[in-house]
Amino acid sequence: MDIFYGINEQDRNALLGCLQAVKKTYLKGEVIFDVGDDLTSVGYILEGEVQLSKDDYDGNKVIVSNVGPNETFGEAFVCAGVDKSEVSATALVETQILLLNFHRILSVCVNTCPFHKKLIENIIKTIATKNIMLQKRIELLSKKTLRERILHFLRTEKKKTKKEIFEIPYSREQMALYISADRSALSRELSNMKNENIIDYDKNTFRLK
Amino acid sequence: MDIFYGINEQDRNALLGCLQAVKKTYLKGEVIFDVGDDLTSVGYILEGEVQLSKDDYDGNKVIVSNVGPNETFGEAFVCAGVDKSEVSATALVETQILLLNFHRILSVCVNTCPFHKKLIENIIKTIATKNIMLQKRIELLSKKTLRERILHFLRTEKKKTKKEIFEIPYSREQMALYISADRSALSRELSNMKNENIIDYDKNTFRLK
DNA sequence: AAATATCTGTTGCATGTGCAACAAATATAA
DNA sequence: TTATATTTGTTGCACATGCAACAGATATTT
Repeated sequence: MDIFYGINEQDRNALLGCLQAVKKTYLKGEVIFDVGDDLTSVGYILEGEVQLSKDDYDGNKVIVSNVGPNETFGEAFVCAGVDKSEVSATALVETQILLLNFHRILSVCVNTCPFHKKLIENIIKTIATKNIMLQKRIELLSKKTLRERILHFLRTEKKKTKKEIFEIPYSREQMALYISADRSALSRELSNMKNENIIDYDKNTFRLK
Repeated sequence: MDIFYGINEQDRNALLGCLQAVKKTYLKGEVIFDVGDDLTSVGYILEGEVQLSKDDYDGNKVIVSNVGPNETFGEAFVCAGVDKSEVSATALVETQILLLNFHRILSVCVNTCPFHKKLIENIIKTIATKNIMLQKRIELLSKKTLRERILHFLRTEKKKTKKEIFEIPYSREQMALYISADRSALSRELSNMKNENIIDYDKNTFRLK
């Protein structure tokens, strides 16, 4: 969700001033901020893609999420009052972002004008929506068998498209990552399910029976 | 987190009026709202405990979370603009709640007075904090082996208490539920880890080595 | 078109873990 | 205390799935 949704050009420019927006460009692979960095600004992506990740205890990289144009990142930490980042943000391609001073919005300028109100509504909606998405992913990851995870995943994707035959916007590898399974195990189980006539698929087009 | 944190008695009463607060009491086991119910209000628990759950595709009950005094529930849906509940809320014990009309806060009375501002800050902080918690649980559930989940869980608990020897506020069954594992498998793996001298524990008191 | 890289499917193997059934330990009630 | 209920640990078994290694398919580059 776009935090500037429903705010016109003019109001938006006023807002950007108030938020002390700073435009920055990062090259592919460049680190925007790292774990432990001070975090007072929120990133708003104008162009490109950013990956949020962290290293776990054993040094393995854990991908938290990928974020694209018109989306924000880091807002959960800032809004929760966490001032050091617990993840790192890296540009996956050449990326333009705006750094926004969220504290200004949240604790200074609330009572000024209608588009401020709109912005706050949008921010709340953004975080709340993310909340629901996270909740759903937890539900999926709570399934104990790979097959259950796959079915849960496919049902959700089907619901999104509202079609009997639907496409999923993930490669096998991405899908495996999302449901936290081994890629080859995923391929195998999809095969099994096709043989057992539970699902049918070709490439990224699926059908549930 | 309490959405009324830092708001004094008097302001709070004014707010409750504005939020069209309605006090309700539910008996143990009583359903507060069900999946699919219209959702315009957010619950604020004065006393008791509420369980949020839903039934999955196969009819198994999935526990989303338990919520206690001074906490809210349903706010993510309302704030995200989802008007039908995707979970059901049940009183685990006799419970008193306030039903608050959140739409009033979010889209009507923003620009009035300082404690409104505070309330909104609190709401944002509440949702954002929940966000981070959910994110952490996903990280845990993304671990592929039970042992990794256990270690992740214990490290997190240790960090909370900041002690070498720490207690966890979960029964074995609750712990198993949280890390989405079989209870007996959890017991077994804890035993293994103790034998391998990776951890030590007695009841709910643990030590990592 | 040829060469190369990336993605996807297949298979053997080892083992981790859910499940069930029961025993032991602990907590609660009578 | 004794009786009962609840929680926790133990074990055998079956099997699901991670892992590794490879082959085939598809996409990209030269």
